[in-house]
Amino acid sequence: MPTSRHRNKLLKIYNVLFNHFGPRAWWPAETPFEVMVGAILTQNTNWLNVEKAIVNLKSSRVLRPASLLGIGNRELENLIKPSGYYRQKAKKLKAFVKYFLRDYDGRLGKMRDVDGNELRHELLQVHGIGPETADSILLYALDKPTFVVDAYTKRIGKRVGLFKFDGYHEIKDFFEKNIPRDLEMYKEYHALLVELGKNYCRVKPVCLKCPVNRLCVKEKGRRAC
DNA sequence: ACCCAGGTGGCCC
DNA sequence: GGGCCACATGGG
Repeated sequence: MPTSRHRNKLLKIYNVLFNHFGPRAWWPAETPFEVMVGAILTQNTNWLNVEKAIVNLKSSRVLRPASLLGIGNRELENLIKPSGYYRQKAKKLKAFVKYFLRDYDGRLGKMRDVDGNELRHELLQVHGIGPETADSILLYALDKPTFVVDAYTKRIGKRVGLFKFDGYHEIKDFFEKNIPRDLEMYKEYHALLVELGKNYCRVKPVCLKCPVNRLCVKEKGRRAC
């Protein structure tokens, strides 16, 4: 299938979503460090639960690298408990913060100076950081143009017939090859897909008023969503 | 009482 | 190198 066809469909979906939802102003956080923490806490977790955990971290005044490393595992676990998987995530946060302090002195600017591909490779070595978390941190905390793929991206992409494959990097490459390599567009596109997914494109396709409904593929004569 | 949510690491074969 | 499974809370 010619690339221009994919390109046109991707831009069409983007335009439909942007016109429907407007700019999303993502990632929802006050600081880049908060983005990093949120990216770990939101793994397979409802964002409302993550917000509760972040509120706890803020009111305890430990949402800083040195403090997160300084407090005990038990205390950290209790603070982030609402976000689920709290024992796992406490370990993951510590592992990330340890890396951030050791390699970059906990300085964002120092980290931003490094090449994006190199950073991505580093992040993937850190316990608890997989491809999506790495890309979220790169894109939304460090302003590195890398496309973030999540469960919504996969689900929506399949329903609208963009692709049939399921692998993270296949899908990431698909987007990156077919849309302009533009930081703001990458940020906006992922945010719009999440907005669509949260509101309409759920596991059970019952989204009659879905803004991309007319773009969805047909199955047995009906649209997939 | 289910089902779902902005994944990842550790097994097993 | 892919296919399971544990991890855990809160909302619909």
